[in-house]
Amino acid sequence: MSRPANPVRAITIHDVAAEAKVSKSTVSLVLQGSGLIREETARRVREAAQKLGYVYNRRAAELRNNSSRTIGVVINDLMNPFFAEVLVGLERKLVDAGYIVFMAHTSEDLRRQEQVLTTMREQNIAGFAFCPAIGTPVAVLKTIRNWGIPTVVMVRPLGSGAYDYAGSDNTLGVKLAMAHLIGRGHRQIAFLGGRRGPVFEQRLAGYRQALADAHLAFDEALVFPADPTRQGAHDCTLGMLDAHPEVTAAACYNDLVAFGALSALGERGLQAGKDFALMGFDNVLAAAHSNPPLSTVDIQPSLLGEEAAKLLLQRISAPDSAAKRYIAAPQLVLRQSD
Amino acid sequence: MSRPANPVRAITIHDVAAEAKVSKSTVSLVLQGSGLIREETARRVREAAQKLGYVYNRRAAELRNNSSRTIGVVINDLMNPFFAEVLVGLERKLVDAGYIVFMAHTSEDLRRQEQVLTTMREQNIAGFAFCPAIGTPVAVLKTIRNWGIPTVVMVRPLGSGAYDYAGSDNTLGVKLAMAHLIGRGHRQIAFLGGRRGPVFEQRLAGYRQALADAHLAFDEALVFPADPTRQGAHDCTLGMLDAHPEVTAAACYNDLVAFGALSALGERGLQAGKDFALMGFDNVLAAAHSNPPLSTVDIQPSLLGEEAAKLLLQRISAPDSAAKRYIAAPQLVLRQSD
DNA sequence: CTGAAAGCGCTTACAG
DNA sequence: CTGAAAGCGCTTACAG
Repeated sequence: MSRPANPVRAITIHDVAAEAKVSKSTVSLVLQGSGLIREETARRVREAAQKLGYVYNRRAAELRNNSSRTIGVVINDLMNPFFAEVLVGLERKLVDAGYIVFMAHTSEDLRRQEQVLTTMREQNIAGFAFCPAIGTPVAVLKTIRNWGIPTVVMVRPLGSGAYDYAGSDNTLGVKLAMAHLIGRGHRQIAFLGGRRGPVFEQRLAGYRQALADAHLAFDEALVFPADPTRQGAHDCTLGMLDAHPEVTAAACYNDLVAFGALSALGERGLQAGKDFALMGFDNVLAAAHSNPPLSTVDIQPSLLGEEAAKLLLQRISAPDSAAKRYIAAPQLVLRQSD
Repeated sequence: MSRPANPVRAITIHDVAAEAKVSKSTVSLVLQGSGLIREETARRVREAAQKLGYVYNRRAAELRNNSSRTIGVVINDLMNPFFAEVLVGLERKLVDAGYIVFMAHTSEDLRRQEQVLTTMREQNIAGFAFCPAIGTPVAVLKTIRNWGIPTVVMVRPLGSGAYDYAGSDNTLGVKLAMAHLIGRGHRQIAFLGGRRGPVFEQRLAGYRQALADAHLAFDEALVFPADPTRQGAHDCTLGMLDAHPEVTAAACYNDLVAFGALSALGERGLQAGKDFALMGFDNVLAAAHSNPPLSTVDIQPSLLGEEAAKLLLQRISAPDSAAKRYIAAPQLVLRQSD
């Protein structure tokens, strides 16, 4: 009745075949639901499989078929809820499509990233969903493509070539946030947090454009790069408050930065939305329930993940089609921090 | 020079062997770094592999060896940063040990959980790191064990049998938090948020014990179960504030709940740490930079993930050893919300 | 030091 | 409708 706790060798179709007194081929066929097998035989096979506790060995089948239903996803910063949400959307879509995901976390470590990319490749994955670590050389994209593995790049662009990409309109997003702040009468507005890189540059461009549109001068001293973590943003906000008391508002690199700023403000007895205006970016779940709730730029993180999955799935089924991109259209969501 | 973008059929050791004018066996040996092969031959083989763009097919090797270096991890609520942190610690340890992880997210959906468990099993994983969805029948643990797959259960206990488990001392943790609150003079203390289940009961027990220790009466009306999300906690806190103005403090089911409560408090113009005392549970990264920073019970989430990995790794290398558990010792960390 | 052969668990033409 | 055979990409005794 009960299976042995740790079978020395797995039950295979061979065993099932013997039990059901048919050939391996027949077993394989009924397992695949082929209509070729007479129902009575099929039943016998299924019963035998059941009885023996047979487990289908998909890896063996995939080897034989030269196929693969696994996707490698590499993420660099799961501690940022934005990426966690992207991952959730991505994973859901992928398993709904019958795939299973290898997940690796790089912590922005290029060495580790290279290692996991290689390992996944050796595992014969059907595709990559790749969110490159900061500082990833553009060349790795070419390398991956030479491997012949369908790939969608997420969030952070990687060079200017044609490749499937799911991201957001960063420039427009920050521009929207800035226009709102300017419209509210703010004139001394900081750009807070974030590490230099393609996304940073895009968002900073939005900051500059909004300033220019309003005929306001751009002041380099008002951009404060920092580790895109709560701690980094917290410290950096404190520094800004001290050095630039004239600043009354900030567009943040992302929500995480805004959360750090929120805590720094609180520490100084300042209330966001009253004493200082703050705009985030991403619209992470937590933004709706920070204290106060964060006004931000919504790019629908988990939808972004789903769209990335779609792009990848399309690429897999049509390897030679033209590169596509999904660019989330940013949407202002005004809560109480602005 | 450059590889074809999408090779019809992968290069195999057979091709490498032909190129290097040796046998497949020799190629296999040098790939494994066997000292059996003369250095000059080995070099020739490596060059041939390099030249042809050969990729080792680990799945084929593992099939042949009847081995596996992949671990299945199933997580149910990545939107809760606690689980994201556990996952990060777990994954890191596992890849450091030479494994690669299949990750599946269930969103507390039992059907999906069953599905991913089965899929992973068919992928021939070496072990499971399993955080059961709420409502998981105890029987699935037995099922998994009958499959003969080493498994560590994380965070949520699953029945009373002997199994490897990584979790925290929930009762003691809440007891600590409550003792602190009581020590500060609070007498009407709520237990806020969380869905009924084993973890909930353990934490609630801590709440009751602390009350009893201080000769305070337990009042069922002061426990407020709710969805363990910011939104759920937010709404529930509002309701509590209205219905029980006499309450001056709350021990929260976890940090996420505390964050929701923080935002509800803010909405009512109340300041945590001054007008109301709040204690969280978990000590998620975000707790250090909420507004105000959250006082909480530290159970070191990412360490918990690492310890779960260790337990699993030990189980894999010693399948018949006695069941072990890692129970994180809770530590009070006092910031400003209490 | 290297090669020929068998086999991991499966699938897929091809016969019959 | 079912079986025998070859083969997916690898490894591992076993010869020599």
